[in-house]
Amino acid sequence: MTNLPRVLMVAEKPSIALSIASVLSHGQMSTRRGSTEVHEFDGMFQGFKAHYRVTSVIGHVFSADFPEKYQNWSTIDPQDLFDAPIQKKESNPKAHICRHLSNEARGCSYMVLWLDCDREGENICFEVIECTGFDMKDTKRKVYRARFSSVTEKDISKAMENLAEPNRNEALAVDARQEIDLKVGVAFSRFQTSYFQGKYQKLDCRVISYGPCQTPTLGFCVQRYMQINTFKPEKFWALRPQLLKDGYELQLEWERRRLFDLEAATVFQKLVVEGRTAKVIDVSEKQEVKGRPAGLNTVNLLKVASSALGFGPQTAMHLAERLYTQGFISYPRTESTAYPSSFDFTDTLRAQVSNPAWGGYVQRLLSDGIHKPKSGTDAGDHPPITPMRAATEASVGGDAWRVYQYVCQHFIGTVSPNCKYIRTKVELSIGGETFHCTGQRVTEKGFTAIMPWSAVEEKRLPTFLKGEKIEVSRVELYEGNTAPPDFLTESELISLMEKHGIGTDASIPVHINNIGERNYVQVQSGRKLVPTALGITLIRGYQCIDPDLCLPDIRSFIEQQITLVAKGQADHSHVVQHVIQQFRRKFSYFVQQIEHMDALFESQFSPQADSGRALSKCGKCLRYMKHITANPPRLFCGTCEEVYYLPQKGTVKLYKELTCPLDNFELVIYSVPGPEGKSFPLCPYCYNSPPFEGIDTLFGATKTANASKTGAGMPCSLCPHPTCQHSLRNQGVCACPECEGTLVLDPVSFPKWKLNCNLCSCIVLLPEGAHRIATTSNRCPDCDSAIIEIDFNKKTTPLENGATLHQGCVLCDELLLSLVEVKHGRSFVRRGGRGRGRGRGRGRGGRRGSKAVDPKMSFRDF
DNA sequence: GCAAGGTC
Repeated sequence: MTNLPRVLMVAEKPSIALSIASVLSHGQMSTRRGSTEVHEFDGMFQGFKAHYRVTSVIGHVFSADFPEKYQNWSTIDPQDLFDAPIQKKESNPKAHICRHLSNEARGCSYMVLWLDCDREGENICFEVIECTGFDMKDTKRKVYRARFSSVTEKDISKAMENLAEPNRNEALAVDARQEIDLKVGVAFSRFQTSYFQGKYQKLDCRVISYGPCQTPTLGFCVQRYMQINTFKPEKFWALRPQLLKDGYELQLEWERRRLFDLEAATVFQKLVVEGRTAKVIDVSEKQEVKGRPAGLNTVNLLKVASSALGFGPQTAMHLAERLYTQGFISYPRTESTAYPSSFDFTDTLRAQVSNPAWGGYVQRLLSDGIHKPKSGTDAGDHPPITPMRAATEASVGGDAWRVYQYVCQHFIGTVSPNCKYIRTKVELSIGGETFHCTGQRVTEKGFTAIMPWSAVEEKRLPTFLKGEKIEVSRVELYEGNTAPPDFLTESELISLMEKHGIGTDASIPVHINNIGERNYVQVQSGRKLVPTALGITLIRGYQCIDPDLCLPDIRSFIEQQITLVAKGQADHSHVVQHVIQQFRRKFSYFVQQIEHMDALFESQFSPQADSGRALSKCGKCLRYMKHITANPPRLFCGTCEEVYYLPQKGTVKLYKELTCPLDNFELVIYSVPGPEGKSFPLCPYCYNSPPFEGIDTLFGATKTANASKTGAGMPCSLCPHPTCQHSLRNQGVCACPECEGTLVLDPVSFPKWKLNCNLCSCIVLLPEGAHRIATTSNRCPDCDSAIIEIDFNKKTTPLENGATLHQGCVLCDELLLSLVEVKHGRSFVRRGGRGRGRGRGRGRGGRRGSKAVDPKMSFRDF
């Protein structure tokens, strides 16, 4: 037993502990097993001889969780989770890391923290301090932080000479993130799961989770799905003249690329056909460079693994980790694409000389001299992913071999020459229109020799001379259709996640895996992510209630808030309280509005979901919507994933394929059957979202569909649209004798023509059997009612001499007044000066001030 | 049964 002062050093993972100990002991250390290995040696520490113990944790020692009593789903209201206390629990209790650290710290006078130099590492520093019983304030048992940018001898020695203190604020920022993610994720997940699970037969899932990373990740997939589903192809035309020259058959590209107007395209086609010869206007040659890649980081490895090797991110990481633990490649979790200045390229390359596939190339590279890699970005974590030693397919196994091969080829590519090629562009004029063709000739393959998939395509052209004329052999007018994008590929998703800061290099594969495992998306051929009905319904539900919930901004918002803590610009508990308060409000608004999401679930997962019949066309995607008659009756657009409620009780039919001028939705006729029944047209979209501000209060309607599933909406008989022939403005006839409403012509009441009040049950019967009754744009000079025109039946016309056509005011015209009959009304007399709902006293008032408060608390308003 | 972040 040594009497030297003891120094405990702790790294984030066993491999780093080993590297540090090897460097500092110059390989002269003893190693013993424990929860993690402990390396011991004697050396100098701050000018004194000391005994070192170097060990590690395995990532986070603790993770945040709720206390036991909050784990019960049936007794805890998810809302209460926002106010619940948070406990730190050991992440991996079986590993006994905390006990291990406590044991190893015994008798140590100093501790040096070698955790990764990022926020998470800073947080783990304090976890280690807690386990070891060291105290930051204790001046005798001091705690130091080593700051290193790579695990190289140079950086490790430099860090030892510049020991600092761990950064409490950065650690607190991570604590804040943990608490926010836990409370928000668990509250929403439990609520959604409890609400929907078991409610619908066709909904088969263990849990319906929500998370500020996984949900926006799913959102990206569904966004693309919706783009595809609502895509409207457009026809286009392109002129494609062909030339024959020196044995080459060339198709020329049109300067106008394509036109969406056939007539215009035909005009140009005629010009070009008549032009007959192509005149060379310009020939240009340009030396182009395709640059070698920067160092390989995790995200780029994952993208290539998915798009070129066919491995999902989770699998790719497993394979890379195995190669790493076996010593074939460097640490595979890194954001950096810049090599450290001390990186030994020659040594790394030499290890590849023996490779049968690229050994020769590497040998030549070494003798010709390697190229300085692109500068790339240094995230301060680990060096780019590189090969460490030679491997063979037999030594690592098929799948890992393919990953290893890529890592090697990419690495060799980064120190290879750029690819150079000459691009030739020939511009030609035919009949006044400009066309071109391009050729490419590679002069130096450079890195593309080792990365053949990024090779520049060779395209040979015959020699053209400026001013030269060539006969056009053929002019094709190509007809094409614009096409929707394809489903999101995993590789594209990774790019989007990286761009929006969703997840980290280590967690991106986990989130993608999650949305697959939970059955929100399926991976199809080509590693395309196709959302399932459940995934689509969830995202559409958030979009209907509170779109923030599935947008990537939700993550940026949390990141931005905790960064304030990390920088010491805001207090940890203040920030947590503030953010939790926003989410508390978002949560209660979500709970309150859940029936909007429920409507989508019902349309998708209830037994009735299959029974709906196509009724009318959606104005957005122009596809038929399903009419679901089960209560509450509604239309469901499966393309837009949107529900439109209909009035209850009555029947609904398509209204002659007429459409609403405001939104292009096909109108339907709603009818209450029976002798006292009535009918009126409605636009499914306007009915649910009245287009005119204040319309819901203007006509005394109590609720709109926005407020309730079954609420009264705005049919055409309440619509003030000035020119639509179905609106109140144009179908309204006169004031209702019974109420504040207006009598509106029932357009489908032939042969028992009638006027219906748009608010109460008052009905006025018009002359039965008339061929046609319609409103006119004229108004009665006495009472401002609409003049109506009646085309009587020849046999029953009350007009003299067998005349059939008559115009008049139902209130003032003697003949008409004698022919009409009021049902459900006291009398039918003129009431002073009121017309058909036009220019009434109550103007277009505001919305009762309801706009001032946004219960969802949009992040944009912070 | 629930999040996201480390790491094996």
